[in-house]
Amino acid sequence: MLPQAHEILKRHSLRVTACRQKVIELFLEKAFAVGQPELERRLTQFDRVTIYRTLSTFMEKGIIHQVLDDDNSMKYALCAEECTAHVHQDHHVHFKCTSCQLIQCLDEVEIPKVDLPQGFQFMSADFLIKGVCNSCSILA
Amino acid sequence: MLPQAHEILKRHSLRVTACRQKVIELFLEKAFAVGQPELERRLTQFDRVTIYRTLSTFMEKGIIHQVLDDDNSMKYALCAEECTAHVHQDHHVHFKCTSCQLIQCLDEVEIPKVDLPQGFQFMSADFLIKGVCNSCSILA
DNA sequence: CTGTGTGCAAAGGGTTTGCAAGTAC
DNA sequence: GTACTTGCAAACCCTTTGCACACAG
Repeated sequence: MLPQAHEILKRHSLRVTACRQKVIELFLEKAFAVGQPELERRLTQFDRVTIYRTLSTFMEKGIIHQVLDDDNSMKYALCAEECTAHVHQDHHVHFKCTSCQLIQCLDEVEIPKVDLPQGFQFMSADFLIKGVCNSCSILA
Repeated sequence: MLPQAHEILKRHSLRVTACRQKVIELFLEKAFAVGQPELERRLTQFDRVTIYRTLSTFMEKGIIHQVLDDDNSMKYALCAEECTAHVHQDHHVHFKCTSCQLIQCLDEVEIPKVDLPQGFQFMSADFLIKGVCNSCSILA
């Protein structure tokens, strides 16, 4: 068990349970966005519903953020430290590789500002770029 | 029946059927992205499966394009004229209003270019901006 | 007439809810 | 001990597939 998982739960005033620790550990290991189905496949010792509720709790607490996928499935990734409950600061671009299908956060690429038409108020944005990732373009 | 629906089907070498015409008409009337569930509610005379297949056909032909929604549902909107099969040119931003929940295409707002890290190749992008739309900000 | 489109039935997958038993603190 | 978590069962919704019938051209 990584000590980090325990610490993250404590920091967000959450009870330390086996499922929550394992889910966080899996997010820490994987650099890519993960959906519930994959978590369920990897963490067979926990009930499907428990994983859904764990993700839901983590969203509320600002431990993870949503990653839009264009295949109509919801994925999640760990938030940067400064995310707090209900105020997600994931102002970065997400990249989906059309070769390996993996989605990763490009933390260093900020979502650019755009000029909206008169009367539109900006609140937040999801930016999903599709293409070939660095690993796959080397292999090609 | 709007003459435009018939024309659009002909232009894409598709047979003119009642369902296809009605679906296109509904897209023409609505300025917002629509999903299968709403189409099914509005077009009760057609089978659910037929609507799914109609959307699928229209996607292939480039009549409509996908609009990502952050509630994990897939929506669609009419393509601009220059869309052709498999080469969607919807290089515009989508806007989801957090008040009325409607998603619209901001055709005049182009998706900005971003600098990707070394080794990443850009192909396409989905940009969903959330905020308050012009109609709702007037009412507020 | 012929190939395409539709309706129906059924199945598959993701997600949510209610409730009772279990557990962190 | 108490409030929070979990597991199980079931339900719900969206989407896809197979097959026979209907229809556009």
